[in-house]
Amino acid sequence: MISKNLTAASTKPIILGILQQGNSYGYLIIKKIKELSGGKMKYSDGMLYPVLHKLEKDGMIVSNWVMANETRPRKYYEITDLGKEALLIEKEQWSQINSVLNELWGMSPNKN
Amino acid sequence: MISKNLTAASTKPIILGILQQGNSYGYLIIKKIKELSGGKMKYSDGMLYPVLHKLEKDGMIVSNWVMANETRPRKYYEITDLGKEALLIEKEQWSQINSVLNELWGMSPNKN
DNA sequence: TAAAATACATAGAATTACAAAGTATATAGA
DNA sequence: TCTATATACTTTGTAATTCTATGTATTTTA
Repeated sequence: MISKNLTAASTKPIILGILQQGNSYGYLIIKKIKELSGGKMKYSDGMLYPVLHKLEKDGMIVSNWVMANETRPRKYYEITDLGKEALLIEKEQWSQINSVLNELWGMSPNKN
Repeated sequence: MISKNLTAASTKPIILGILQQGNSYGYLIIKKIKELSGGKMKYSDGMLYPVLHKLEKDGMIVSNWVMANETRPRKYYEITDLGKEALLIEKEQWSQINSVLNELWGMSPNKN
């Protein structure tokens, strides 16, 4: 299982990334993350929904209820332009951190 | 500046990575991180020292005071075998997260 | 008809991060 | 000589966040 800190750091880019590929709703996003990570990340609903609410409050995503005929109502989320910008910033930050870590890890140890 | 979450997630692997390259002390570690990240990450002392104390409590690192003749005493830290193991686990988790994010970001958007 | 899956929501306890304040010495500059 | 800055480590307290637990309700499967 992925550590708490890494999970927290990746929640926003993962959700925005999923919605960039197409609209989705909470329950499905949870399953998608589990599937994408091969079971290494599991969000409970109590963890994910508040994050979605916050992202909506911050204007990163917008929601609308969809009443499909055969099933229960679902709250579909869509990424906004602001959300797409935020995703780009996230990507850049991940790349920056990765270069720091790679620089550190790429060097041979104990040369002091 | 790197986001709070990403900073939190990378603190442990960065510190352990720095100590893997050779013993160091708090003040120098702070400067090293700033330098490594090109100024994108800045730890205050109030942020870093408690993390060092926790890593020591968890057995990842050990410390000893060094009284150099010309300067103030410094508390040098050294990575332990447990810390080296933890670093390997960290590396693996970062690689897992990166593959999830790359899978998500590598796909072309809005194909729904 | 019972259990499991689908679907969303939120209160509040528990944790955690980190700014701020404290101690102390050395050095550079005015 | 005096002051400001840099070096070096520590801890307290609170602000913010996290996520467990709990609640509601419908549908599907066994």
